[in-house]
Amino acid sequence: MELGKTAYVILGMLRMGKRTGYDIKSLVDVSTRFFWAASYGQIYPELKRLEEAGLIAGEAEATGGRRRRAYSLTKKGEAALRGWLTSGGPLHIELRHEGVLRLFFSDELSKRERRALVRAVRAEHERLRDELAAIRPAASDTTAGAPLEVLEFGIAYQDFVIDWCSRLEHS
Amino acid sequence: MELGKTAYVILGMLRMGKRTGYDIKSLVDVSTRFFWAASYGQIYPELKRLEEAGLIAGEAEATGGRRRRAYSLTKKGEAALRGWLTSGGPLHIELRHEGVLRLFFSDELSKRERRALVRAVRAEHERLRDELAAIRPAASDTTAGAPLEVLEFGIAYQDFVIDWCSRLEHS
DNA sequence: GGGCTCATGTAAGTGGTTACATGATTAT
DNA sequence: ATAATCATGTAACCACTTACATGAGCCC
Repeated sequence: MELGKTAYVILGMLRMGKRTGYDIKSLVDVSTRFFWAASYGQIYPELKRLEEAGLIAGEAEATGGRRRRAYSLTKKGEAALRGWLTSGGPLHIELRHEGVLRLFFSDELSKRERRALVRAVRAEHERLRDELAAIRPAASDTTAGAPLEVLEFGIAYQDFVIDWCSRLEHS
Repeated sequence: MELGKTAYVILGMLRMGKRTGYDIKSLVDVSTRFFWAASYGQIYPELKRLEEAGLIAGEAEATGGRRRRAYSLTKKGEAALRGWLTSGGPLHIELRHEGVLRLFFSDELSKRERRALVRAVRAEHERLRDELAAIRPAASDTTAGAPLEVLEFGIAYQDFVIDWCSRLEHS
């Protein structure tokens, strides 16, 4: 009964309280998405599997007409989450960065072209940093601890890449 | 005839000279792999497709018994590579980092457990940095320009994450 | 009435990994 | 001799994305 990493994203989100698939997706989009994204196409089927496996419990909330199914963590689910968090297993770390890839092959370009490419990479990371910075105010109100620390790290990481780009541009 | 990014990895590697699929894989494993990995299962089929499309030309080199097929870039392939390098299209940037993900959900852990997790993340990035550092001597002999700059960036990036982990550990 | 948000799903496709099969050549 | 490296491939599988379909409730 090996779980995929995205299953743990769901378990982790449910630990904070009862949530629908829609809720989870919304949360992911303003938090883990920057280092672990998830789409509806993953979330809904995974919720079914996790319920079948007894790690979460769904409850239909008939609020009038609109159907919604909110899930909560079971004991078993909590244990699974904890087990994953504390297991010493290898950490899946994967980066796919087309900007750096292009830069790697950029020796055949002219200086102008190369500089344009670096600028494009920088612009992308500035966009990312702005997105993260926009989340911060709301996050520092409602959240604290680890999620906020990770958010700060995300911003610092974007700044690090932006700095590297700036140095490349002026050399 | 939209090409996947991995196709451009192949084109980029072939621009440096005639190469077999095996050669390309070996090169990827000591260079782009850290920001764009590729496996045989992708490379060999992609080589066939690129040849059919006329972007590369394969030549069977009968060196006695061992069969090998070395490819080189065609004019069309060079143009495609250049086009990709200079196109302003959106840059695919994706990170999947299980370490940061665990940290994000680490609030329920004890201080000891959390620290152990941070240490594990740091260890992983130290391993990565060592791998990159091991490549450097050979790279700075044979290579120069962009690939070397990207390698230096990779090392600096690992150091950045390692530093963040260290700060987390001692707080 | 119209547009936005809440809400749930699925089908088709993509991009990629893993594991295996095969065999020649070279180094120890 | 035998282990490592060179070399080519494929089949099965996996994780994930995209696009679509559907519909209720809420605000202007």
